[in-house]
Amino acid sequence: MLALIDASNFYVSCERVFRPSLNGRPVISLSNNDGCAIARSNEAKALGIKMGQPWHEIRHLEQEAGLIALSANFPLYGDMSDRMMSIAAGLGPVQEIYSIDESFIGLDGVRGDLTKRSHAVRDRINQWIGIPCGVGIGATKTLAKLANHIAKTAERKPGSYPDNLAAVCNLANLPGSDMDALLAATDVGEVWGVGRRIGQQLRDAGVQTALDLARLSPSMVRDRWSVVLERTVRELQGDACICLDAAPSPRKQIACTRSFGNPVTEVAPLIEAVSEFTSRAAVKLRQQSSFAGQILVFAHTSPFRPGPHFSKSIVIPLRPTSDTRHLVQAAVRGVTQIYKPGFKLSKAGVMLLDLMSDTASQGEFDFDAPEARDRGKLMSTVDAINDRFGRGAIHVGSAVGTGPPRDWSMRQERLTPQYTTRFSDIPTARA
DNA sequence: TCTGGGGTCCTAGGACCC
DNA sequence: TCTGGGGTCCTAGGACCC
Repeated sequence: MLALIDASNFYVSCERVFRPSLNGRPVISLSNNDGCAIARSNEAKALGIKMGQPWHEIRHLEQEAGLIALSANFPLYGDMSDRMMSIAAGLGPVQEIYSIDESFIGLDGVRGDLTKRSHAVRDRINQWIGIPCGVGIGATKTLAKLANHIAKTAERKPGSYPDNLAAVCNLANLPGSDMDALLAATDVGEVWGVGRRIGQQLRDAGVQTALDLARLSPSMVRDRWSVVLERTVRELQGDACICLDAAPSPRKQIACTRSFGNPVTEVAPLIEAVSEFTSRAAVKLRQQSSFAGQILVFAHTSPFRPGPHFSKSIVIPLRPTSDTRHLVQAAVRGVTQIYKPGFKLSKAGVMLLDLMSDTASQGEFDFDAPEARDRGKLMSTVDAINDRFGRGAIHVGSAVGTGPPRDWSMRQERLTPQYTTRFSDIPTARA
């Protein structure tokens, strides 16, 4: 048995903790560059704002409907997530943190009434952190996900599901006929693992609801669709195919990519940007104690704009390393090779590939072993200094251009303070 | 004028080998 | 004039997730 604890409208809920005046109003969180909506309050959803909808399409709602849009404040969200996760962990013996706002909890061995217990944990997160959550319980991850969807929808839209399932929905408690009714009331597209494409294909085949999907034969689904969808069907039938993973393995690739605040046309600012992206990716690489065997660099023009399009990428093989200087060198070489003048580049990025453990990666006899050890020390010292004094306190030279100030930096015109992670931003309480 | 970022897994097809 | 069968590995692209 598994629970899924998932925050409601997480980013918006984080903002509301520190600005209660946002409660009851339509609020959205905007992606990097203030490009599109990535979180919506219930009131914003009621206005018809879609996930991922471009800001310029909904901007008029500021005036017309009192919509409030905020730039994504990831340091705040990350910190609030940590706090929420540590309380959620109290629901059961095993926790898998699945994303910034949701975790699966293994419930094997937990005694007593799981529904009551879930309510208690949910109330505690609400009281201690101020973030509203929903809890779904089921025999498999897919069922727990579905239960969570029901819990949150029942709360947001009274009448859509039985009222007593609002906030916490425990499918394990239900007789089969009730379970069927819930699945029948759920669109097939809401099932975890069914996206836009597969959802449409299923509907075309007459599979409209989660119940329809659950009643398909797994082998038929594998033949006609894929093993991936077959697993989903089995999971809906209560057959656990996706196990709980309490200790996630290290990443297989690490990326840092950004859309530019203003288009880039020259090679100098492009080198500057790519150097910075590489430095950031390298920090993540060292955090998981890995080396990269390849680095990919890309740049492209906006796919949404008319005019001449450019899109190129290049993979540079590396002697496995996590040294920022080597990675940046390779990235700069790559981007210089693919750059062509005459285009308004909208985005660039790097990806570290072919990752391996930094302890078991000697591909050749290493005559420079002592030098390599010093390199490791240098990098960990740089990381420690940047950790203490702020990102960029020490950086590679090519990440600071000699030209005009970086106008490729992303726009964040509506950024809220880092209430919980920066001393100067801590709110003051007044009597 | 304006459209995010970071991941995972699966599959088909080509290259290559014996 | 005749031209197999089976396996592995890699890559690009598609689909999904949050």
